[in-house]
Amino acid sequence: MCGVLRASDAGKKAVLMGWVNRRRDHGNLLFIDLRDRTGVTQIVFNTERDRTVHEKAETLRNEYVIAAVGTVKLRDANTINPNMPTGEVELVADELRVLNESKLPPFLPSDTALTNEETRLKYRYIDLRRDAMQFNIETRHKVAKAIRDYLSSQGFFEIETPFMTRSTPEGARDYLVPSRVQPGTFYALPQSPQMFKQILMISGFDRYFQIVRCFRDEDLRADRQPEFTQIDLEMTYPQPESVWAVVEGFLTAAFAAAGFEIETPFPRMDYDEAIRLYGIDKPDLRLPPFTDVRDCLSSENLSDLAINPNLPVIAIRIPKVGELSRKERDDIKPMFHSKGGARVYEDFKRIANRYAEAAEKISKKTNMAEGDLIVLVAGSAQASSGEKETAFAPHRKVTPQELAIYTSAGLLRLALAQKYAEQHQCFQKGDFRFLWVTNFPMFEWDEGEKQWMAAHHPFTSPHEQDMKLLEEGVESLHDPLSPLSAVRALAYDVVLNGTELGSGSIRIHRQDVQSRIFRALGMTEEEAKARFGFFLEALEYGTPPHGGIALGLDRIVMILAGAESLREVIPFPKTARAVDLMVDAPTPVSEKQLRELGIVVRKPVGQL
RNA sequence: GGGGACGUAGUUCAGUUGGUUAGAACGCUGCCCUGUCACGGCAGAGGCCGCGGGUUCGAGUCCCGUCGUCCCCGCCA
Repeated sequence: MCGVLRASDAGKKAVLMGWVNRRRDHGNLLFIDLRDRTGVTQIVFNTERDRTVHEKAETLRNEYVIAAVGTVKLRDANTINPNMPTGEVELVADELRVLNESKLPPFLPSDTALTNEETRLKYRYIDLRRDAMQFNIETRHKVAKAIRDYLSSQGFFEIETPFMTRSTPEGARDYLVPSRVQPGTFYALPQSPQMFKQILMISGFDRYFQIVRCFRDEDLRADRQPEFTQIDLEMTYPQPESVWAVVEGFLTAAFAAAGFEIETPFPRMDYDEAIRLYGIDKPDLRLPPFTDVRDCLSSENLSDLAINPNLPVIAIRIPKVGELSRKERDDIKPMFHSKGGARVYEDFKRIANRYAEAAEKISKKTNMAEGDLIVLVAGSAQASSGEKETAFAPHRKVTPQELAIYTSAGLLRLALAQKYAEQHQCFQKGDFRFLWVTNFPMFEWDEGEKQWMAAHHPFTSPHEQDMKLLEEGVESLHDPLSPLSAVRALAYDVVLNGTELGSGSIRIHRQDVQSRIFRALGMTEEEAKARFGFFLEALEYGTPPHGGIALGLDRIVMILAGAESLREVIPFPKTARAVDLMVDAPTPVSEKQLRELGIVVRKPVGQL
């Protein structure tokens, strides 16, 4: 193939097939760079050698598909190209066959400037010919294979579960598939094979995995596609630690397959600690954590700055940003999205001028060095009255008011980190900071619904020690002070450089506990039966303790490939409006198809 | 659902305060060239300035709407 010939092949006959990557015409001497998946080799056509073949070669254009037969020749010392692996040799052509011509493509795979994404996606087959895309897709293959091999070696079976399954309208929206045989009914594409894999544990398969497509009908992001691939696994009789060991094992194999060595075991951090130190449940450990500098400010300072003294005062430190201009400092403000009365103090210099003593303490406590950027985030004194926050959720370590401050600061920290990535140099390729985030809360307060909701999913087992709180809380679903707030889940996330790679838990294996959770979530027994009856029934037939996890394959490959978007590692992705620009999907369907399915499409309002 | 950025030649971009015939590079076409490798030289073709409306003597430029792509918030059990 085009990338394999070396000096040791000199003198051999060879046939190369591929695409014309570049043509350099010197009159009687013509060079063609021929490209395939493996690389590029230079082919030489010379009138001295064969006039007719050279003549034919002159008709070649970019992206023509050709076969060239010739002799591998060692290049003269002065014509060696050290920039390419095949640069010591070239193929001297004796024969040329044009296997196919090509229209002039809208862009060339060999172009140095990257074409806009719309055009790339429309002509994805051309885009995928580019080196970078070939590399990404190859990495994806290698990673998936390494994971399959590793899990197989650990006694896991890869077992398929249905794509056409039952809608369980909770959490993300389902993609629906209408049934023709049973008009008016719908299958749903799985958001995850969650219940199937648990039933496989009940079925005696002990260790299951699947590299499986999942579907969620929600708005897209750079790291979120409506269909995505998960490394899904489940095992019986696990401690969280045994699941983590499996994950660390296959990630080590996967990263090795991509040429990176990683350290295990990964560090672990409580959810509460993650919030307090990073303001987010998926901390990026490559940058310094927050410092609470409340005690560095005197009570006069606090009231002077209109800061709520009962809430943390967060110092965000971004290293090595250097002196900021007035304009750059002003630009920080719009990057701040305030939650729950949080305020930003972006001008640390001004604080230093006015409160020298406090600033001294702050820079000491944050380990501030020359050129580091310090931004403060604190609660606004006016915004909260103070009584509510002390009364709220006595069990919880982090109150909602504190959470608002931490979260606002966490978002700002990330925005600043991204903006000043050039300066702080903390985002270097190959720096992988993994983390297990553990002890998530079992329930989250939904302000809209005024009730507690499952934070992970309703099959997650609560902590053994928190069962009592759960029992006490069952009847106080709508009370923000419910003991439910303090129930911890046996759930864990694996995080890499601020990206959530995967999420898992030890599951509930007892039917009575499962029913109690459904009840705690406000589901009546009938509702639970109607939705999950088959599952509750299965739980009653000797269900072993079990647990597992699912990791996003796309995200892993994205990070390994150093890509900014999932679209770079998915061969045929969707745009932000969930459209496939190449095949132009989705589309309306014919009246006949709809009739067969018993479906009437209502025109959107204002479009008749 | 909300906020922001962008849309000019096949591609990447420039286009001044609203003022003559909208430019460059790469790519493309033709000719020349025997050691290039992002080859080089000469000549040439190529534009609904996303689309629709408005302001104006005059709009790529200002205003309104609309479509598309990207990013973020909400959402993602």
